[in-house]
Amino acid sequence: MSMDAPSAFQAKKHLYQEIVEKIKQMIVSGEFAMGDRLPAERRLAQIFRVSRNCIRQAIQALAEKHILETRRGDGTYVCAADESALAESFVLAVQFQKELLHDILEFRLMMEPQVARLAARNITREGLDRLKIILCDQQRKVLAGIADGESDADFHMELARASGNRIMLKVFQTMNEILNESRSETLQAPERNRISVEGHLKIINALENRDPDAAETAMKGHLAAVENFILSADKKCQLRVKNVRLNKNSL
Amino acid sequence: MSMDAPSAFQAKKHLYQEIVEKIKQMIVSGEFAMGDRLPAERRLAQIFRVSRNCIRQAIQALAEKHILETRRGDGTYVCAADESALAESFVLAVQFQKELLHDILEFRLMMEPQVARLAARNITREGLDRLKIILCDQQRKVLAGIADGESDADFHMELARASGNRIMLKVFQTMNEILNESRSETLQAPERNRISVEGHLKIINALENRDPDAAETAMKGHLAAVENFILSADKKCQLRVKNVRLNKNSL
DNA sequence: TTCTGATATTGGTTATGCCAATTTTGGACA
DNA sequence: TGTCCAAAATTGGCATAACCAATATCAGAA
Repeated sequence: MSMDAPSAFQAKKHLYQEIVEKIKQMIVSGEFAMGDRLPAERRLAQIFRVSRNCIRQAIQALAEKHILETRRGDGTYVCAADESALAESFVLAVQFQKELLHDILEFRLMMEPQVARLAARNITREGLDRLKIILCDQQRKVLAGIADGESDADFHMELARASGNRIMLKVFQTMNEILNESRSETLQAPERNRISVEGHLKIINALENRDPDAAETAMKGHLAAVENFILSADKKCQLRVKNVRLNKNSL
Repeated sequence: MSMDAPSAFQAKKHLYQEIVEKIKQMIVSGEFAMGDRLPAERRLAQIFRVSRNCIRQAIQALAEKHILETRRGDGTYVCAADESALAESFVLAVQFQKELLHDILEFRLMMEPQVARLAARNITREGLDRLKIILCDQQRKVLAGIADGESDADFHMELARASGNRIMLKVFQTMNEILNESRSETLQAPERNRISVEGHLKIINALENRDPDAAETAMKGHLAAVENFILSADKKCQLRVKNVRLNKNSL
């Protein structure tokens, strides 16, 4: 029942973030449905045994993500008509993660080859150097048997920066935030890093030659390899989590 | 310039949002440089003549956007090494808006044709109906001479929803948030709405026939028309600073 | 010089009070 | 009986003050 255990990630630095999680939980569990009015702040403070200030911090955070909406003199409501924002919180549900994984792979397959093209045109000497540094770092982790997706995320983020398109950077940033919440283990196998290094190397070569076509092709190949690995790895561990079935609410 | 006058937008409902704007302003003006430590919360409260609570709300909001970073027992710092987040605040600077406009057009040209393809495959009856409603609404505004980009944004947002890819929805949402801050007048000419309606109509037809190729083509044409209009309108307004993009990759 | 520990500073949290917007209530009035 | 309006209750927004915990700073000891 204790839904903590951040599993090797940030250890809930702020108290209000715990409240954020609890409220999210109550939304996905159906306790608070879309359009519902939450208990008053003073009441929530009693319920969660924290100060009203803390509750307000949590509400503000959720309000800026368009998950909650406050109406002065009235109350706090769960935002309706915005499933996109809620998807972020639904990420807690297991079956949602798998669908989300599909969406992410699909999205990246649409985006990144073109990002690679752009980067081949616009990347600077310094940008290329930063990519190489990241790649070396990843290579080192492979040899050490460390399994985190951080280097991989860094690489693609840096590539977005190299594209010279600010929107692209922002997009990859939000995608990473979603990923950080769902963080499937299948993304963190050591094998994954090895595959990544190969793909990243080809991409860097293409960028160094300033060859958009080669960059696009290399990225497509890389993504295909990653998808292939993830899907196969997913099948292997599918049995392990099969019995875990959260309550699929209506909505 | 008076930075208030929300002119048909949200009227600064919260005090802390004003503080957010002021702090942003002080960052873009260089008063607080990247990596700098801000004055202590108690000090800021004195400076801005508001409560410390209010300052903390503003800081929290900026921290969640990765613009500020708080270190307990130390201070609050302007995030370095994340120009993407800062781009959102730099949006205040005029020349930045233009470059951002280029980025947005480029980004949409990369994304939306493929979104249209996806939507042609996945759109539901209800989704199609919602698109039609939005289009009618836009048509009505054209006839009434109302000039807001809202219907246009709604259409593309709904299309992202129709694609069935959650990431896409989230992405368009964040893009809209950036747009809402920069909101160039060139985006709100009545003419713009008229052009949009034509393009949207073709897209809907393609979706109704479930023809991915036609949808992609229609979207490309639509975006080209919009870009054309915006760029020409921009030239008319003032001489365009052509391709003098800042060195965005300097970091 | 280097280490250590007391002290000051800073963000984090709690508690309380009041204000302003909104809803609800209940009585006055037709 | 039904309608309207003003007082009361409820709710979120903001201010203030006090204390906690983490960090930095610096004086004094080794």
